[in-house]
Amino acid sequence: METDRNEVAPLLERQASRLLAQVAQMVTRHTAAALETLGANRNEFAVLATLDGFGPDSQAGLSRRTNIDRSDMVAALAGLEAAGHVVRQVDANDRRRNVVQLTDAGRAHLAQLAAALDQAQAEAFAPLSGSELDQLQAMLLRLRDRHGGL
Amino acid sequence: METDRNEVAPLLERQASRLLAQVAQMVTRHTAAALETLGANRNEFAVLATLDGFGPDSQAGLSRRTNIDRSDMVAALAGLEAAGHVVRQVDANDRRRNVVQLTDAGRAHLAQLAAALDQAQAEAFAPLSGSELDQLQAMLLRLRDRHGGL
DNA sequence: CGTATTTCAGCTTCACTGATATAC
DNA sequence: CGTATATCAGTGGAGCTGAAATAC
Repeated sequence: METDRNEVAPLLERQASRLLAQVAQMVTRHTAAALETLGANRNEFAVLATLDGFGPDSQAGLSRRTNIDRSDMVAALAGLEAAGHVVRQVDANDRRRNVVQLTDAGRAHLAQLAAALDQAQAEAFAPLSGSELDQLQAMLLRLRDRHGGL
Repeated sequence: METDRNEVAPLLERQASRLLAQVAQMVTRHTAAALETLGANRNEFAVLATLDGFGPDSQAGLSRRTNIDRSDMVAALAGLEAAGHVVRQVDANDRRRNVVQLTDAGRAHLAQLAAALDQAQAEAFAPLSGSELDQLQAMLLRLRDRHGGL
């Protein structure tokens, strides 16, 4: 082993996009691991949180709100339903739709996941002070919203 | 279509990790597209920039410096060599190693890529002022370095 | 008819693992 | 012998596409 220092080439060091991707990967991994110990993944958490926040919805509606692809939503809901965390039933008013609903078990599960995520996130962002984290979040929100259409 | 608003469930809204991942994906996509118009990808740029910054190196050395997996390095270098941007030759002092070296064409290519990336990045981070971008970068660096071992 | 919903099958890219041959 | 290097084959997740069946 000869080269293992942390120096980065000048041209690379200037790439905020690369840095952003690296940090996002680290943080994502950390939070995904926390969810995985509870048998869940990020999509499932997003679905549960959205059902909790907005009430029952169709799969297509959930896809739009969570930005999860309709195709991946099928898989996420299959897992959640098998675990008894949600129930799906055909909408009587529009029989194309499945109305997805949180169960009590799902709500309890969500509480566990949220607690685990809060902790994992506190760890991941530990190097930042509270106000710095607020600043970071505000900047990220502006990047997401203003530049929403890529 | 019934649900298409941008509201996000409270539990999701608090997940800075999710926001970070979303923004990283957007920015990565934007910069990757810029590179792709020039026939390159992020790994290839990282390799060229590292060779430019540190001079010739073995594939394993490049892997360590760029954090690109040894396996993906093979593919990146194969592309770069086929394009004439780098040359590989067995190290006479240690015949396990390939010494990878930038060519003049590779250096010219790198200049083009860097210019394209700078522009793409300016667009991606346009909503932020210069000092805000500096703040963001500083925070990301701290997250990467202090929390380097996940 | 066109459109929306759900589902399935498959693709691409990315990060990574495992095994191999070779050389130190 | 153990370790490092380069290479290849393959895995697994994530994001996405296309087409089908069904219902509006």
